[in-house]
Amino acid sequence: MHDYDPRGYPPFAVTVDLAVLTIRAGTLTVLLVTRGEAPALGVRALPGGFVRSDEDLSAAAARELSEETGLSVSEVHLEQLASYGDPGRDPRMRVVTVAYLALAPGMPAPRPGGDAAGADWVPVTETGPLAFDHGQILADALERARAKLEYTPLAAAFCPPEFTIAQLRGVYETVWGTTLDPRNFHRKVTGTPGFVIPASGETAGRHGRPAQLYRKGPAATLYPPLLRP
Amino acid sequence: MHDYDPRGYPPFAVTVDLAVLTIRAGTLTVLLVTRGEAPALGVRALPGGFVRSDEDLSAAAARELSEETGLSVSEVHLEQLASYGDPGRDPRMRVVTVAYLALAPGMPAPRPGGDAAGADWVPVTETGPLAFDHGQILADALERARAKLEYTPLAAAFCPPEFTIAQLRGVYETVWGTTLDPRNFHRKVTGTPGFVIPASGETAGRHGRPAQLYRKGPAATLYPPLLRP
DNA sequence: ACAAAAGTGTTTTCCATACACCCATGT
DNA sequence: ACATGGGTGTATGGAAAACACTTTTGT
Repeated sequence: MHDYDPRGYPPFAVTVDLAVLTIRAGTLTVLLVTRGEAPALGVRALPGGFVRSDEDLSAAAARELSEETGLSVSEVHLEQLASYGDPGRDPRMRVVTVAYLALAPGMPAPRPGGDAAGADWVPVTETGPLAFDHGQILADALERARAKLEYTPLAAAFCPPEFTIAQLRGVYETVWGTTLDPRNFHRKVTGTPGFVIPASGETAGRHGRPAQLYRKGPAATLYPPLLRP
Repeated sequence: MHDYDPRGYPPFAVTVDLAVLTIRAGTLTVLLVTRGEAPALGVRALPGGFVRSDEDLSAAAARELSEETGLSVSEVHLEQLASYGDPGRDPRMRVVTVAYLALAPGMPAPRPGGDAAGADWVPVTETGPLAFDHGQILADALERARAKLEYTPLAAAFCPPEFTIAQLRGVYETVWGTTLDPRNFHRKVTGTPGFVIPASGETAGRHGRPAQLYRKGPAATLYPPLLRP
């Protein structure tokens, strides 16, 4: 039947789960919490929680993100990833979760902040088994992030508002686990109209020649795409 | 809070909605039902229905697809699109819907089949306003389908098991609303390993020279992609 | 014979790759 | 002076766009 019947529908719990990725010390890391109760007590899981009865899915994701990291959506790229609703994914009840992917700039504070005790940044290669189906959600999130770097300016979401081309290149190299030719990357990125725009500002040399600072440009896609080698 | 509390969570109804696309007489069409009850009585909507308490989301989508069209998942490409959960999207209650995109080959039978009365194939340019947020869902489905033609062998999902290169090109031209160079398209498609494989079979000429028949190949992606002109 | 559609060959142009080279700063 | 990293110029190869041309059928 295609019509909604207001009576007698099966009740579900709906949650949002967040795969929050950031780069810390040249490593791609994900925000994980350690569960304080059964099931999977002591096992790590993605942060998340129930959708409230009066809020949109994206609002719930933004609220959870703020609670867990103290970051607002203006500072973080947040997009819906996919939904997961296997009947057995939570042994206690029927839960459908809407997973979101969040990309945050590397933060100077070493702690994830927020009110969630036991939250921590973990390299994506060292998470170990996760609770529920969160391992699958994280795998999907990583693949989404890696794929979108190819044809969108998403890498800038991992950088502070002003960044150098080398920093941006470092994002690609960290997320993809490859190396890229600095010269060609520079030309590709600066040569695509609207991808990055030069910041009025200066440079920030540490060892070699100072580098020009850039901001994220208005372009929504990168065409032709930048390929994973 | 990130932990699930088995007690006191807000109850939701969870539905699946289907954007079933096919090509009929050179026109991209979508399967729509006419609502037989309030709200939006008499307004067209995407087919869909409640997820049962013991089935996975993808199973619910496959079941609804079968009920509405008589097609099985082995004949149709079915993938999750996105979830929509605005608190006001259904005026009666809180409903979160998981939308699926289905691509079906053009079917000889002019009726959509199945047990849903009032279901019909409608050109995507002539749907008029749809119930709830189904207009947005359809727009997202179209964009997804158009984008995935570029870098996946998805166009074959609109074709019967054996097809000619010209038929496949017609899919691209219909979905994108453009024209493509037949010669270059032919070389691109046949020159990409695993994209299409020649069918043992013959040809099926109607007016001009008979064409070679092909089947969908094992390749999952098309690289480099085929670009929308 | 002619039209119509399938399929091939050729040229041009663009872009990614690779890498030589110059620039600007810290030590 | 020299090391280190930022940025530019240039040659090469491969693929896409454009289009002339041959092949094979129906009328």
